[in-house]
Amino acid sequence: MTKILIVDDEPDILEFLQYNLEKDGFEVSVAIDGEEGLIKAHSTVPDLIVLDIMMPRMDGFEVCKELRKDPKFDQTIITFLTAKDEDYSQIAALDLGGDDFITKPVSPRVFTSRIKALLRRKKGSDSNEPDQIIQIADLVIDREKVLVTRGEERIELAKKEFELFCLLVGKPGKVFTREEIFRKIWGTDVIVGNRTIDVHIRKLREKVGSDYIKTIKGIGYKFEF
Amino acid sequence: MTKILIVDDEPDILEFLQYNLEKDGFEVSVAIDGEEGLIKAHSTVPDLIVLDIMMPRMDGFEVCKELRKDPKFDQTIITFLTAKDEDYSQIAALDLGGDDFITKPVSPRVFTSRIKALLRRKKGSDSNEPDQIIQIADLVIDREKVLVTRGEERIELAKKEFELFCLLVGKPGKVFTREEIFRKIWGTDVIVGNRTIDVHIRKLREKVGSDYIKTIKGIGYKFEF
DNA sequence: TAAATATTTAACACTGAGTTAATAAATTTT
DNA sequence: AAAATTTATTAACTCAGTGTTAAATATTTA
Repeated sequence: MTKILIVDDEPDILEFLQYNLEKDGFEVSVAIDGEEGLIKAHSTVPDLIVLDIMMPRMDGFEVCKELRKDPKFDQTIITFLTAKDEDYSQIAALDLGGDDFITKPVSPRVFTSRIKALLRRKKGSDSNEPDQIIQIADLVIDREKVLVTRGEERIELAKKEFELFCLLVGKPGKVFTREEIFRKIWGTDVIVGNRTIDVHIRKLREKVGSDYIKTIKGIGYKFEF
Repeated sequence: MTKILIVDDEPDILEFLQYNLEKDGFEVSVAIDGEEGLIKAHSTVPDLIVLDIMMPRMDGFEVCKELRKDPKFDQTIITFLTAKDEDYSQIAALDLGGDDFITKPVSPRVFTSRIKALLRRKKGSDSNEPDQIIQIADLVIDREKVLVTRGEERIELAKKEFELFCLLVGKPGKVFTREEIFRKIWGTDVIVGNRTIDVHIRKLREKVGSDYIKTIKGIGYKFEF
């Protein structure tokens, strides 16, 4: 049974979302503010948490930051709910460990379909799908064999290098912020210096060729071909 | 469900407008003066607020100014309602963060069609697309890829340029004052010289073409096509 | 255990995005 | 039409953000 926790200070929205998700067979719990949200999160350990950003006392960002400190929630998807349309504060939100951003107002259909998409994404990421081989540009990336091949040439990457490369290749074109990369490769509890990514990026470029990984200054890196 | 708040000190008008909007399926709340308007705005967070200008105690302009301080209402459309002979400059209203100006007396047909037009404009701007792609004119703006494309041509924008462009494109036609732009791109704590925006606008025009961004002298800039 | 390899740190070089400042041009006000 | 105000343009400057390298740790392998 997939458990979902919704945290929002507006009872109407809470009820609305709860109703729609339960209709689709999810086990839904709700909280009316950030603090209650944290408590319920710890007691139920949901698969997915919907967090309103604007809330009294403790806003969604803070709740997210707290949750991300606890490895118990490493596998928990967090999505923000907001009435705002800010471009780069979205990146700030993703930096904090959010997985998605849903803008209010949202129709029940769109809402539940996004929730399901997120859950699918997660399931896909930690199960043994046969889809372990990615072919992109002139590269073949085999996750199972932990091997990158270009034509006949085998490119041997170290573990961290490979993880980093897979992350970038996983969404070609998408810009990953440094924070995002740290979170997804190193996790939330490990802290490493801020030149570490550069060094790995450099080695990757050295090994796979310098044309694939592009720097977006002030934002992050992306894979492109 | 689209929520609309009407604030006007004349009960007749209130009832008249409420009746007509509810007939068209909107969720309407009303307030008899500015202060009540603010309170109801905070409790319901409407999608659109109709504000009469001439009101006792707190006029429409003041209400608008208050609302615009709160990011909660960034996505809320505000339209002013004014008698034909009141000579308030529309510019002042738009400067305060208003989106439109409706002159009394107005026929129900015209009124609801204006409201619907405003809501359409908004819906286009904050799409809930999972991939954050905006298509406008001959441009494609991909927030995730931090990339603007015109036809086959890729237009590479720097971070600030991209943010600024996204802001303007987010509400096509809306005039953003310099203050507004500073607030939303630089934030309230950073202080930069007052020619900085011009330079960024110039670079944007250089890169995306000079026809899209229009200067409204004495007010600000807008995206148009 | 030592050797080999992977990862991180630290120190410094470099680049260009972002800003400023100065001047020109456009527009509005007087 | 002159003065004042606002915006455009240009070029120079600065420093935050990256790149690079080598040396120090950590981890794996022999």
